[in-house]
Amino acid sequence: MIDLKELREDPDRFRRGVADKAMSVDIDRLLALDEARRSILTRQEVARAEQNRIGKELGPKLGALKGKVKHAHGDERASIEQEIAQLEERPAALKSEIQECEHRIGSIEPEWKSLWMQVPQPPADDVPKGKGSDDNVEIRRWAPAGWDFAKTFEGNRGFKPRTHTELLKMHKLADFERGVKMAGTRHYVLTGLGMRLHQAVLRYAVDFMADVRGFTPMGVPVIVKEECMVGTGFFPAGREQAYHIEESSRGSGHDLFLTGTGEVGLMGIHADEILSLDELPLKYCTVSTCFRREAGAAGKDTAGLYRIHQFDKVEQVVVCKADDAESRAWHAQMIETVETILQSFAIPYRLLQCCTGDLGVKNEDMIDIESWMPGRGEMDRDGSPMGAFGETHSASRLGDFQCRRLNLRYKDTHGKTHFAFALNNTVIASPRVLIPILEMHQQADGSIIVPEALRPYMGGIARIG
RNA sequence: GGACAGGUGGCCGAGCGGCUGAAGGCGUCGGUUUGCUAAACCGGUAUAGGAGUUAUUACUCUUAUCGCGGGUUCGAAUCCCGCCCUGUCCGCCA
Repeated sequence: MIDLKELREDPDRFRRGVADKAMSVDIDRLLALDEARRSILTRQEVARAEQNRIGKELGPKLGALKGKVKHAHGDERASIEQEIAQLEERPAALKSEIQECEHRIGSIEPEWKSLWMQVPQPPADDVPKGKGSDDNVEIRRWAPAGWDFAKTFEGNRGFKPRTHTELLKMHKLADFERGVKMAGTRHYVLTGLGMRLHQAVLRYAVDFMADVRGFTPMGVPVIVKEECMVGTGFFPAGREQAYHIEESSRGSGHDLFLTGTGEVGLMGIHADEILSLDELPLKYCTVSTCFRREAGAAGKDTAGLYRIHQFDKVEQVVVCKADDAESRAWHAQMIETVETILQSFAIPYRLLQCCTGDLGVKNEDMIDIESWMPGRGEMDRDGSPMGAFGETHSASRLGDFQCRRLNLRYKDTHGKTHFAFALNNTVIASPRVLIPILEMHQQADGSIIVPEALRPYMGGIARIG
C-alpha cells in the first residue's frame, strides 16, 4: 500500500498513477474519509487524555471513598455516595464521548481502508505510458546461432514444427485425459521423461540461484492465511485468482488460500519484522507449486501446458534498502539471470518493458520475458502454426509498496526505520517453459534434443525419442 | 482429536484492578575510569498514529499497543467471554 502522508502531500501523483495504470480508485473520496477519520481521532484523543489525567487524580480517591462507603451508615453514607456520584460525573461524560467517536470511526474505517488498499504504486517515471499489453515496448531480442526471427520455423530448420501437445503425446511426456479425469479442465499428468524434464529445469534453476547467484533457497508454505495474500498485495484485487480453503466453515479459526506464486511465501517470511542493516539485502529463492484459478480466462489457451491450474515455479525475491538505484541494479541482475538461463537452453526470446497500463497494483516497473514458441500463433495456409512469443518470465520492482503492506522494515545506520524495497522474478516456471524447450529442440523425426545444461539432471539423457 | 500448562519489551522474567509503557536481569549503544583488553560505574535503549515547534537533522506534547478480538469498570497487562498460537502428556498418522 501507499503512504497516506505522501498521498495528502501530493495527491496528484497518485491520481496520475491510477490513471496511468488504467485503474479507477476514488482518490478524492479517500482523502475526504481520511480527513474525517483524523479529525474524529483527534477529538477522541483529547477526551482520552483528559480521562487519563482525571483517572490519575481521582482514581485512588474514588477507590478510597468506595471502600469507606461500605462501612458508613446514615448521613455519612449518603454524603459519601453523593461525593462519589459527583466525582464520577465527568469521567462518565468523557466515556460516552469516546464511545461516540469510536462508533463514528468504525463507520468510516472499512471504506477508508478498502480504498487505501486499492491505491496502486505509481509507475516509475521512466515507464512508458500505455493502455495495456499492446503498448509494451520491446527492448531487445536474442536468438541462438542459426536462428533467424525473420524466417519461419521451416525456413530456419527445413521442416514443419510439431506443437508441444503433439510432441508430448508422441513421447508420452504428459497425459491430459487422465489429468482432466482426476481434477477437471486445465489439469494434466506429467509422465516419465516429461516429469524428469520438468524436474530438471527446476533443479537447474535452483542450483543456478544458489551456486551462481548466492541466493538462499527456501521451502515455504503454499497454503497461507489471508494476511499473507493481502500483505503481498495479491488481495483484494486478485482474490478471484486464488483457491480458497474454507476451514472456518468447519469450525477452524481461519481460512487458507493456495498461493499462486512462491513470492507470497518468500515475502511473508519477514512480515512484521524490523531487520538490521547487515541482514540486507535478503536474497531468497524457492521452488514451489503454484495454484491459479485462471478465472476470466475461459476458452483461452485451453490446449496443452500453457495455461494450467497447477504448476511449479522457481521464484527469486530481493528485499533491499529503500534505494532506487540499488533496486534497479537488482532488477538488472534478475533480468540477466533469466537471459542466462534461456540462452543456456538456446531458446529465442525477447524482453518487453511493460507500459503503465500493463502494471498491477503493486509494481512500479516490470519487464516481461517472452520465449519463442514455434507451435503457437496463427496458422499458415497449410494449417501449420507460425509461431509466437509467449510469456515465460517477468521481473518486477515494487518500491516499498509490498513491504509497507507486510510491515517489513529495517533500521538504517542512524537507527531510523524504513520500509524496505522489494523485487521479484520468475527464474523458471514449468511446465510452461517446457513448451519452447520441446518445440525448439524438436528434430525432423519428432525426437527432441535435450539442452546440454539439463542433461546432468536427466540422468545423462541427451535425446527424447 | 483429548487433558493440562502458558502467551508481558531484542531476550529472560516480575507484576494479577489505579502509583506499570511496564520492576529486575541479560543484551545493546554512549560516556567515565584503564598502558591495552576485561571489570567497575553513570546514562540511554520499543513501535505506530495524531498535533505542534524547528522546518535536511531534530525536539516537545499526546494517544494506542503486555498473543488477537470483544465485554465488565470511572479506570484493565491484571477480572470475564471467544479465537489464535506455543509447550507437555495421551491417541492417531504420513
